[in-house]
Amino acid sequence: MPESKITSVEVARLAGVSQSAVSRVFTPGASASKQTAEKVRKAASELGYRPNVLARAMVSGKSRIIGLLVAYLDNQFYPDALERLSSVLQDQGYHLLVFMAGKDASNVDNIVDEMLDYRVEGIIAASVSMSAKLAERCQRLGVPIVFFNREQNDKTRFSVTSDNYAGGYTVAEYLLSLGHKRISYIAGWEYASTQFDREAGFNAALTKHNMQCFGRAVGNFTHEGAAVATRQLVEQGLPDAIFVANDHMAFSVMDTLRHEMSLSIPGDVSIVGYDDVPIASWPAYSLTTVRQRANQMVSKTVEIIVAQIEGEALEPLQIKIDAPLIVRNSTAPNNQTTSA
Amino acid sequence: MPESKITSVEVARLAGVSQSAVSRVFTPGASASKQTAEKVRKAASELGYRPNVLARAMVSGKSRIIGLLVAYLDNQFYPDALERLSSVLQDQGYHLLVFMAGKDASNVDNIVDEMLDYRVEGIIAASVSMSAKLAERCQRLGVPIVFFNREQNDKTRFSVTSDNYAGGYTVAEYLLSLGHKRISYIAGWEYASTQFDREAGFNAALTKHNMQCFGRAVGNFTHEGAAVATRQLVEQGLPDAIFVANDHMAFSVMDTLRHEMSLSIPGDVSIVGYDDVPIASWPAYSLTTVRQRANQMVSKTVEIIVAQIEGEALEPLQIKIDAPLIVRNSTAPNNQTTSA
DNA sequence: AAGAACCAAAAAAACGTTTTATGTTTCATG
DNA sequence: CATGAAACATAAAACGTTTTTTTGGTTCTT
Repeated sequence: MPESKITSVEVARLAGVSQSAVSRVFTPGASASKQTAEKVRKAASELGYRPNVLARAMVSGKSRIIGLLVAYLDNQFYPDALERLSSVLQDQGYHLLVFMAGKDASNVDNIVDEMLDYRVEGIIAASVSMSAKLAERCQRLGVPIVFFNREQNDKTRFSVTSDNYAGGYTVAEYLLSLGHKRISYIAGWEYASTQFDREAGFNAALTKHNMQCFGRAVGNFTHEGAAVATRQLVEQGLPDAIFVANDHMAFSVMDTLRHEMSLSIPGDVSIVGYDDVPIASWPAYSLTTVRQRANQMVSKTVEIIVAQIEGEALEPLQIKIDAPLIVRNSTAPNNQTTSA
Repeated sequence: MPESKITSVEVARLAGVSQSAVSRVFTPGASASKQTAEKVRKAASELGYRPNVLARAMVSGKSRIIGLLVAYLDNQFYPDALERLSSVLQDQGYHLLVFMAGKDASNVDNIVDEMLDYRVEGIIAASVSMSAKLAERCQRLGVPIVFFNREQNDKTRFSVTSDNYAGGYTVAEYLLSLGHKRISYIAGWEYASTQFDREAGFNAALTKHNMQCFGRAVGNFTHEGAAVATRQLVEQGLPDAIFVANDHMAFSVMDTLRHEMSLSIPGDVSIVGYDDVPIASWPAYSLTTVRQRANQMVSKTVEIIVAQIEGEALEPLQIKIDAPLIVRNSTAPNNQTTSA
C-alpha cells in the first residue's frame, strides 16, 4: 500500500540501513552487498518507493530529459518521426520535453532558453533552424544539439537528414527518363535546407541534360500555399510534370489539379513528392515520391545525441540517409506530342 | 558573455546582495525593493543567469511538467491536438513530457510510474485508458489526471471528449433523412469509449426509427484494419451507407471501395466519418463527418488540469463538447430502387 | 601479532533553488 | 521621542537525491 510521498530516508529507516545504502542499491553503477540490497528492495517495494528523478538530476546533473523543438506537426512526417523518436528514447531511459516553435522562428532563442532552464541533456531541433550564436551557446553549456531534417549552414553542427540533393537529382533524372520536357517545381519554405538541397539536386540533374526548370512557384510547405502555387504554375503554362518539395504539398497539388482544373494524373501531369509519408501510398494519391527513411533518421539522431550525452567526443557530422525513389502511379511516360 | 553554469550565488555575489534576494527577484510572488531588483537583474543578465527549474521544483514541489500519455500519432487528430495542447500549456508556463504507450495497454502501469518519477504535476491521457487502481493512486499522490478523447467507466475521473453519443445519433438520423435503408457500421477498437459511445448513439437513432444496423465489422481504428473490415462488410451485402467510427479509417474505407471495388462515393455508397481531421476536407475525400472541436477540447483539458494543479477542488466531470455534423460530398440521397 | 589493505556501510557534503525564521531599517503615528 | 508596524534583507533550513569522505570491521601479509 503505497503512501503519498516516500523518500529514501523512510526506506532506509524501515530497512534498518543508511539512506546512502538505499541510493546505492538504486543506482546501477554502485555496489552493495547482497544482504542490504535484499533488505532495501523489500522495504522499498513495501512502501512503494521510487527515486525522485528531479532530485537525482540536481546532484548528478543528469535529468534524462531531451528537449524536442518542433515547428509544426501537420506534415505527417513529423508526428511519425516523433512517435518513433519518443519510443526509442524511452527504451534508453530518456524522455522528450516538447516545445513548439510556432511558425515564426523569431522566438527560437527564448524557447531554447526555456529548454535550458529544465536542464535538458540534449536538444533535437526538428525542422527548425537556429542562429549560430545560439547553437554555440548550447554547445558551450555542454548541451548537444542535433538538427533533425534540417541542416545548418554552419558545418560545425550535427544534423541528420535524408540525402536531399541526391533525392532531388534522382527525381529529375527519373522524370527525364519518362520523356518529360516541361518539368516544373513547387518549392517549400525558401529558407529551409531541405527545400534548398532538393531543388539544387533537381536543377543539377536538369542542367546536366541541358534542360532547365520549366516553371517555379513557392508553396512554403503548407497545404494552402501549395494550392496557390499550383494555380500560379499552371497559369504560366501547363507542365508535363511537377516535382513538389514534399508530400504534404504534393497532395494539395494533386487535389487542385484534379478537382479544380479537371486534369488527370498522371495522364496530363506527372507528380513527384518527397518524404513518402503513409498517405502517399493510399490509393487516392498513390504518389511517386522519395522515401525519407524515418526509422534510420531517428536511430541515427538518437545514437548521436546519446553518445554525446554520455561523453563521447564526436566530430560534427552531417548525416545524410540514402533516399530511394518510390515509383507509384502519379507518374507516367510523357505521351504528348512534344514541343508542338 | 554567459559562462557555463551560473547559479544564484554568483549573481548574488556580483550584485552584492544575498542569494535569497536573487531568488525573490526571480519568483513572481515575492517582494523585493526596486533597488535590489535592479541590481540583481543587471548582474543576472550580465552573467546570463537563469534559474534552474529542477532545483526550484525540488523545494517548491512545482516541476511545471505535465505528462502526456499517448498511444499513437498516426490518426491526424492526435498530432493536431498535441500541437495545440503543447502551445496552450507553453503559454501558461507548463511543458509536456511525452510518453508513448504503444499499442498494447499492458505496460501503462509502468509508464505512469515513470511519469511520477519525474514528479509531473498532472497527467493527460490521450486515447489511453487506465485501471481504476492506477488512477486512484495518482489521485492520492495529488497528481490530477484528465482523460482526453477517452472516457473512463469510473465516473469519478475527469475526461474531455466530444459528445460521441450525440454525434453517432446525429449521423444515423442524417443518413436516414437521406433515405438510406441499409446502413452499416465499421467499428473502432472495441474497448474504446469513443467507439462504444458513437455506436450506441448511432444504434439508438436507428432503433428509434424502427431500423437496425445492416452490417457491422471491426476496423480497430487502424488504416489496414478498416480495409479488411470493408471487405468483410461488402461480402455480407453492399450497404447504402457506412458510418465509420473515425476519419482515419473512413479514408481507408473510401479508398478500398473506390479503387479496389470500383464503387462510387457517394453514388453507390455514402460514407460518414468522425473527427473532421484536416484531410477530411481535402477534395480527394471531401468526407462528411462529425467535427470534434479540437480547440475546445484542448482548452477544456488545460483549464481543468491547471485548475487542479493550482489547488482548486473540482468535482469530477465528464466534459462532452458539442460535435456538429459537417456535410460534404461523401454522402448523397439514396437513389437506388429500395428493397428490390 | 601488528600493520597494511581492503571492503561495506554510514556520515556528511553537495546540488541550486525556495521558504522560513530572524534581523534590521524605515517610517508614520501617537 | 518612543513605539509599533511595515518593508525589506539575510542567514539558515529544507527538498531528495548522488557522491565523497569517514569509519570500522575483516582478512591478508609478513
